[in-house]
Amino acid sequence: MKESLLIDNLSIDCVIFGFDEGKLKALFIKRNTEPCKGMMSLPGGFVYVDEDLTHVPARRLKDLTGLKNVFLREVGAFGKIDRYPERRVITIGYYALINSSDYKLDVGADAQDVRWISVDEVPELPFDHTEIFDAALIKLRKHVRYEPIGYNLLPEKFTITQLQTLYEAILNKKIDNRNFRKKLAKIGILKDLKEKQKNVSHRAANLYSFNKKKYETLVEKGYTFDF
Amino acid sequence: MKESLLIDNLSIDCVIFGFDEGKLKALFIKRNTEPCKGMMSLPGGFVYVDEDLTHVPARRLKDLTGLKNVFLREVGAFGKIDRYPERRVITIGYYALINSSDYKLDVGADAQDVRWISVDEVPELPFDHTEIFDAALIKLRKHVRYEPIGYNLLPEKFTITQLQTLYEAILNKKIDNRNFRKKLAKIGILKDLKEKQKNVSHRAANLYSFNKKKYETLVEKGYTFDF
DNA sequence: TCAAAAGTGTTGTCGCTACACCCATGT
DNA sequence: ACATGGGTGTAGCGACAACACTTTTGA
Repeated sequence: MKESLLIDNLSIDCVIFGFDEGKLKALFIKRNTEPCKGMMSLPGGFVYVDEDLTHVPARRLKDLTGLKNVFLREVGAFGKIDRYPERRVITIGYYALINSSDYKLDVGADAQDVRWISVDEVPELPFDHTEIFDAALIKLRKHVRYEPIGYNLLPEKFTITQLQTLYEAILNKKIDNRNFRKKLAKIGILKDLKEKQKNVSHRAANLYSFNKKKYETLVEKGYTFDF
Repeated sequence: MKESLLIDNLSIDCVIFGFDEGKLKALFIKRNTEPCKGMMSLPGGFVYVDEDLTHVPARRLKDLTGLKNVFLREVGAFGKIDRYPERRVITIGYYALINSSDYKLDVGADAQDVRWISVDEVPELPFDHTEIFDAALIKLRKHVRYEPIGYNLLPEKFTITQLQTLYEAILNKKIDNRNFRKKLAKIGILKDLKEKQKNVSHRAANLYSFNKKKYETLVEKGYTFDF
């Protein structure tokens, strides 16, 4: 990115979801500048004049986690007059889904400044970040019903149980295991890798990967994925 | 609105849908300033520094049609670098649903500058307005499946046939009349006004109004309205 | 009495829900 | 052999799709 001007009244904020220890979590960073220095907040950033808007969250994700080609969705625009204390700033909210095993937090210098927090333990946030976060979570819950995007939160190879636990965490309810498997089998978006887990102290589960082609066909047809 | 500064790099654009002559239409205005003077375009506007973002489309709607409390939904942010030719402007797209019998176009001086155009006859548009328009139509089609928002396009009192024609126009397909009525009866979002049409040269249809309470309950439950 | 739109029921199919037990593996 | 999670089938019910004729009204 070459040196260029930031547009100072337009920012983005990003809710980065991850799935770890059977829980849906989001990534927060501790603000190291005023205003609200010291509070945990959503990672955000400003737009360069010569940068596409959609590039901004992608760039921030890369800076923060090193990840590229992250799944990103727009949450919406947030533009109340006083949402930012110092001047008028309108922000576009996004959410990202990342596989948190691709991004284990550094235990180095900055470790205490970046944290995964379970979505039901999110602390008070600065500005309107609580509103943005809530909107993101609502959108995510809505979107997983209509598109099987959840796999973005899992490693390349995963088990059906992992996928189910994920859906249970997102939707915050128990799902019947047999029905879950049946439905997956019917829609056929999983590729059986004919591989098993290793080194687990119980029956080894089959591993699957995600079939994007099939997924796209289904989304076009307006399929719904209710569990 | 008192005199105050416009934020010159942030605008809104609005796709205003109406339903007339059995067709889904959108409102376009002829640009009377450069750039792209003379082309039909989406009505848009800039944000005042002391004005909430969501107020902008509402204000524009009011200016343009005289209507207040219009149903508005955000379509998304559009922020390609060169989307606007003269300087960097990021725009937030909205769509509005209005009852076009509340707003019959003036046949006065400005008449040729504002036009309802059927959604499948939309001409070439300036900037990225085609992209915004397409996104709005896609969102509308998606939204009517999950929320019975269509009634916003109809007068206060309407017949089931009108509602059906509307859905057919939005979804662009024929719907079975008996199944449509059955489904409506089951979900119970219509209030039977025990009134009939007048002065029609055929059997007078029953009039209904919309039951918002019920609607809200249903939306919370995540009901889907497939036809 | 004709034209034009309103309104009404039934049947078959498909998909969802609910529900309990055996299997494979490591310790 | 036991503990742990993996993986499987069926029956009943409710929702949806397909389908054609009678009713009301004004002209």
